[in-house]
Amino acid sequence: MQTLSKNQQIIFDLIDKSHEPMKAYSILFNVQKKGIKAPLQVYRALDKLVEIGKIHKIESRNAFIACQNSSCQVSKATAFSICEICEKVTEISSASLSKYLTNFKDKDGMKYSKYNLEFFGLCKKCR
Amino acid sequence: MQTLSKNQQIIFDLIDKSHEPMKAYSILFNVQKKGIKAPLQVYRALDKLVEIGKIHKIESRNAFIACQNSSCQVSKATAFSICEICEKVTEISSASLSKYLTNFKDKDGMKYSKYNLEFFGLCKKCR
DNA sequence: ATTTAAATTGTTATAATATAACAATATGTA
DNA sequence: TACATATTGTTATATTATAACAATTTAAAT
Repeated sequence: MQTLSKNQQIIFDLIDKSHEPMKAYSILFNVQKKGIKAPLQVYRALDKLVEIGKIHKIESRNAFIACQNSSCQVSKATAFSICEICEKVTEISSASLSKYLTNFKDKDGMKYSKYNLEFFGLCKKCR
Repeated sequence: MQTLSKNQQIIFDLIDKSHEPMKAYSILFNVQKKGIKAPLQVYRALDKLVEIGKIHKIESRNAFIACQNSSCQVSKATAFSICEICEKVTEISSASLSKYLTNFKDKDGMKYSKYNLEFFGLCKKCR
């Protein structure tokens, strides 16, 4: 359990409070009153937070959400569901899914050290 | 089997010949001699080619590769392996993987209409 | 063949996302 | 304390992607 630096903590708190993925420049806008003025300050904190698994990047959306899985120390096996209408994103924590993917070997018998999976569909509300 | 428009064909041919993912502005640079001068012309063709499944976007790399799976009409179930050193990308076509993911239901019993999976690791050469 | 709708193209401008390069300061550890 | 490492601050710039508008081509229906 790593202690976060000042900027990392500010940015993590913001993302963690949000219940939707946040984009970098929206984060920047929101933390300017706390003294974080430049994109690079945001991106550096984001990079670190992703690296230590406190947040995840939703690649198809260029946005970031807090890890919803308390046991997730490092982002090396991530899965999300994304609603194509309301853009709600949920982290999927399914033991069988992660087991299947972690053990997946391709034709050549290659195993992978990391994966990211994004499912798309309509959420309950939007169906 | 849809016929491609002029710009779509030019851009598809380029991507298809390339044996690595291509980025939009690199595509633009390469097709300027064929009269495609503006980013938007490239992005429009890319959008269409993705939509009809002739190419796929590698989300974590903001790059595009030709579909390597002849039966892939529409990009609704895609999986790739990505080498973190040489950046080689291979489309995975595993019947068991696609069956598993296509049938995957989350806790709430929700099924998804689409997914994209990216595996990361080291390819044969780089190991 | 002519009309009409839909798709595609061309063009300029600009928005959104992300990193380079450099200097200073803070933090952890031997 | 000294040293290495991580973090911060700052300006500038690179990269990725879309908005808005007008013209042209293509497909399909009459």
